Amino acid sequence: MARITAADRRQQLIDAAFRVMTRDGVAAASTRAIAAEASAPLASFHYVFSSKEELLREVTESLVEKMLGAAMDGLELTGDVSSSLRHGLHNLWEVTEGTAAEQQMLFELAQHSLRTPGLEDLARWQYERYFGATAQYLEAIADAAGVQWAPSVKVARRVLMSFLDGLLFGWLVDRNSKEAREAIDAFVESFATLAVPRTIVAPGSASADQARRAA
Amino acid sequence: MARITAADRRQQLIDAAFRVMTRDGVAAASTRAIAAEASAPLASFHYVFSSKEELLREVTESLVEKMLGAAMDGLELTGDVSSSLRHGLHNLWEVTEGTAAEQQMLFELAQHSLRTPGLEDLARWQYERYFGATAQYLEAIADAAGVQWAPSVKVARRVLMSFLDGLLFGWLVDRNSKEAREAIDAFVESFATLAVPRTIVAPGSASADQARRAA
DNA sequence: GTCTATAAGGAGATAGAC
DNA sequence: GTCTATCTCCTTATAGAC
Repeated sequence: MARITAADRRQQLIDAAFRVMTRDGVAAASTRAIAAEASAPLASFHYVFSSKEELLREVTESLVEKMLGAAMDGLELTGDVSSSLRHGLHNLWEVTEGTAAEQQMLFELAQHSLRTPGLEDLARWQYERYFGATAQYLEAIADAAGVQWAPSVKVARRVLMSFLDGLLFGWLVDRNSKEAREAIDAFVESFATLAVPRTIVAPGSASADQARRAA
Repeated sequence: MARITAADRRQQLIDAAFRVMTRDGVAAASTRAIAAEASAPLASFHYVFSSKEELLREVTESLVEKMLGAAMDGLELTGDVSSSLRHGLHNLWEVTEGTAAEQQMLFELAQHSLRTPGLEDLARWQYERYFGATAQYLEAIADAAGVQWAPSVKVARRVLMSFLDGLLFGWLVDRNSKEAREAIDAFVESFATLAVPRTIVAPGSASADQARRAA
């Protein structure tokens, strides 16, 4: 009889968990439901995972990295801040609407992590990855256009990330795609005013320190 | 023996549900946990509520209205769009950080409603209330300053609501209050550029229609 | 009219048969 | 090395004793 290896079983269960969570939600993804989805006996779950928490960590980490990869893909740069942002965010929004189930799952995973003792760091890691990727994107735009972000990249990325995350959550509720797209255009127009000409600062000065911290 | 009336029992259970959900999360608020918190026998739950869904609707509706009332309270208007927004949003943020548990509970309620068959309309109602209140606020600012929102109040309120909702979710994860406040300042500065001079339009013209729709 | 006791089923985790 | 069968505890809901 062709037995399955532990590594293969592990991957089967991760894939099954992913399907159950996108289809029925994170709360519905019991070890039983996951094992059934994978056509695996229930005991095989605890044979390859020490606990459900271990599976949640793997699923979260791989989905976050996958979505960040997909999101960063369509972000082309032109010399102009406004048009870079506009094209980049509309591209991102296409990906987002096309992966609605995964997006909802990511929200649920973050919320679940926040409430589960021992899992709080996972939600924090997830959002640090988001914030890091957003900062990277804004830096790239600023470099291409020869500008800098006011008052700092740190603050600008929080403004952008907050808008996008909130836009997504609101859209998951009301699915108003038209208004979401119009909101992106209006946001880009106003947000671009935070891109200001680069100031040349003397090394070691207070504003040089500030510029370094901001980067 | 002084027996309790059904109406009193109902209110006791609602209050208890509120305490359990703010303390332990919506997912932890089982009928047992709620009844225990209210020091009531478990069966009294289904004596006054036909189902758990009925309780969730009551809890959600009363909390949304309560938070909207608290949020709208500190929103003073000056003649200037930027300073009105800045003071208003910082005031709102004070309330928000001071009611973190309730805010997290509202996210959880919305997410739970979205995933629960028969409860989807509750999440939609919740966000319609948010969007309605935000539009009202933006209208009041525009009236006080004698300006209008571009491209429309509908779109501007979605930009503002998205930013605030996303800022809140991000803060619930990383609790970075300093960055959140700085993000509000940066956002206000850029968002205020969507307030433009009012155009006087001939009644019945295409742009008059547009202005009416926008209102 | 109120609540004890129980039904009916789902959860995570594991002992021990094979 | 794999999985059947079970343990313990949890859930919503209700029958029926008082």
